[in-house]
Amino acid sequence: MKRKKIKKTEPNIYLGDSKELLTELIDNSVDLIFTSPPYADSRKNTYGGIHPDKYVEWFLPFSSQLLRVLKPTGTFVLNIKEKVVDGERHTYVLDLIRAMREQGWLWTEEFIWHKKNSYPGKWPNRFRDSWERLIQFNKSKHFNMYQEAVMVPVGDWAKNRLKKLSETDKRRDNAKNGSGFGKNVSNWLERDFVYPTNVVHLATECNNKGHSAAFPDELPEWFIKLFTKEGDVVLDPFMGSGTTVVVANKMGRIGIGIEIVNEYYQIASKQLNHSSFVFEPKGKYEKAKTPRRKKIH
Amino acid sequence: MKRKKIKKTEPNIYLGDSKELLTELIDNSVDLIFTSPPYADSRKNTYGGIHPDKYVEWFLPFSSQLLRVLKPTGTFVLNIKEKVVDGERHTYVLDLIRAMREQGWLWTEEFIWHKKNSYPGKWPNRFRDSWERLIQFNKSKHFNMYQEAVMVPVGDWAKNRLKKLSETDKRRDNAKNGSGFGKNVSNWLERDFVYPTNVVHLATECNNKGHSAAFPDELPEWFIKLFTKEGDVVLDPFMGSGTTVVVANKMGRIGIGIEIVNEYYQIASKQLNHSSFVFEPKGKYEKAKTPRRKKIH
DNA sequence: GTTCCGCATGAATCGATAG
DNA sequence: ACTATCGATTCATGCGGAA
Repeated sequence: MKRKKIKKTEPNIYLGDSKELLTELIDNSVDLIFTSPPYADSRKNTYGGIHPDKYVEWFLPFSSQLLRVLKPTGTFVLNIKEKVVDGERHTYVLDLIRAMREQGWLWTEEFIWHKKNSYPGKWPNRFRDSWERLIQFNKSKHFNMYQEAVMVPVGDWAKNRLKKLSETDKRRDNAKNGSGFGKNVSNWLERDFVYPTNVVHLATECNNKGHSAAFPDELPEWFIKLFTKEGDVVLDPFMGSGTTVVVANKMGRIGIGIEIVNEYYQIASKQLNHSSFVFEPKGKYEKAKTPRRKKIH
Repeated sequence: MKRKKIKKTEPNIYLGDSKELLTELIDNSVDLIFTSPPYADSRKNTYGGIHPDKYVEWFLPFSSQLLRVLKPTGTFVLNIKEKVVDGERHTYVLDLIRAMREQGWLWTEEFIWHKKNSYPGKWPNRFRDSWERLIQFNKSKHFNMYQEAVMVPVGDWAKNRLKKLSETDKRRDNAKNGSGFGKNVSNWLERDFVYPTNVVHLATECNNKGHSAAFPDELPEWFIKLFTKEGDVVLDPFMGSGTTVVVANKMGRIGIGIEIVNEYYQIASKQLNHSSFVFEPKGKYEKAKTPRRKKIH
């Protein structure tokens, strides 16, 4: 019986080469592309590894298709970081930006993912690399951006505002609405939130075992909030273990994923079938599911 | 009498065009170049502003000289950020990296300066820009790097370790060694410091120093610690109000600065003459100066 | 002497208006 | 059409004055 339900909500993920499978997607149909393609010369045993000097040439056929399927109001966020080759940062990411602009993309912005806990390590002439590029491309200057969805508390929120409340204030107001936040806090929610910056400060923790380069849920979540609304289509042409698609579905978006390595595809499939229960519509299940749904928002 | 002493320690700053003045510096004489050139099309009323499309062409004559004067073991740290032009990030910084590599530079690393307080503003399609590039170039793969000089306390040092000490613990141990730190703290100094990452998280300078684009002292300080030792030569060919040179001198390095705008040169000159007292060697002055020296370290 | 509040001030960017 | 100028927007910081 559960099986039946799973099938009904079966996610849109595909096993195969994005270069070919993307051609089957119709023009101007995707609201957000969020992906982290295989890095140059890495993950050799799985993807084979693309030589840094050939990286741009390798990537352009994909980005050509992505340009076609993206809506004019849509956004492409590319998570990538150049590798150190022979003691130098290789320039393939810079070259890729140039080549994609020639292909017709607009290089709108470059966000920084500042990794809170990067992998420890020490080299004689180099520190730990604790940031990655999140390069934003668009088809046109007028793209959708829902800035209010990612607002954050003001900088001194914890330091000053919270301190001013007496303990009794906090307890009394908590008791009133049972939300865990006092009414004063509710006021802050209305007033004292500000827009974030182009630096996203998140931990690297990822619960996806089996895939070597998974990012934390919060990373796609932030960009999905920012660039899509419910019901929109989110595409990850290098799905890996499926983080982007899972998160998109959890957020009420339509996640589409493509992965060429069967092992990763299976992991993604398993994750998605598990998580799809949470979004089963129309309350056909027992009430016990409600808190799980809540967890999403 | 004081005047005499000032003259003795008069700093190496020059008023004029770096393109010309740099030719007078001898080959392979500089250990660190740390500079923040005028950004494209900015500071119109002072520098005249360089058009983004002409920026690379404008900069290469400078970097050519810098390549000559830098020691083979030296490092060039370039603080720069591309401007938004017509809704898109302009590519002149990426182009500059490419051009400088063709000139013979190695693009070793890119540090991120994550600005705590970025310029405010709100736009329909863009967040506040709160990071800048600190691009590291070298002449050879074997450059000097003193990593131990910039080690930082482990992340939870202030929050947890220090808090765990009872007040009596602190007082008792302070009394024992009179160092101002308890013995437990001494242990932490030995053990619980780690190497930093390639993200530097600092606030921008807020107080008006008369120069519109001053970075905080901590920024050059960090790189001077990392790439030079005492007595080394630090060059800033776009000195501005002199932050880099002042900090270098304070740290016992030999700071050299060049500035083309007289107004900024005068500010730098004033700052340097004031701060040079602090480093007067050999204790020729009354003891009262000691606390000022202390302030530096 | 402290702590706290109010205020001015930026390496900016967009969109409208004016020449 | 294309460039130049201007107003509106926004928030972390450090200063000075007040309690």
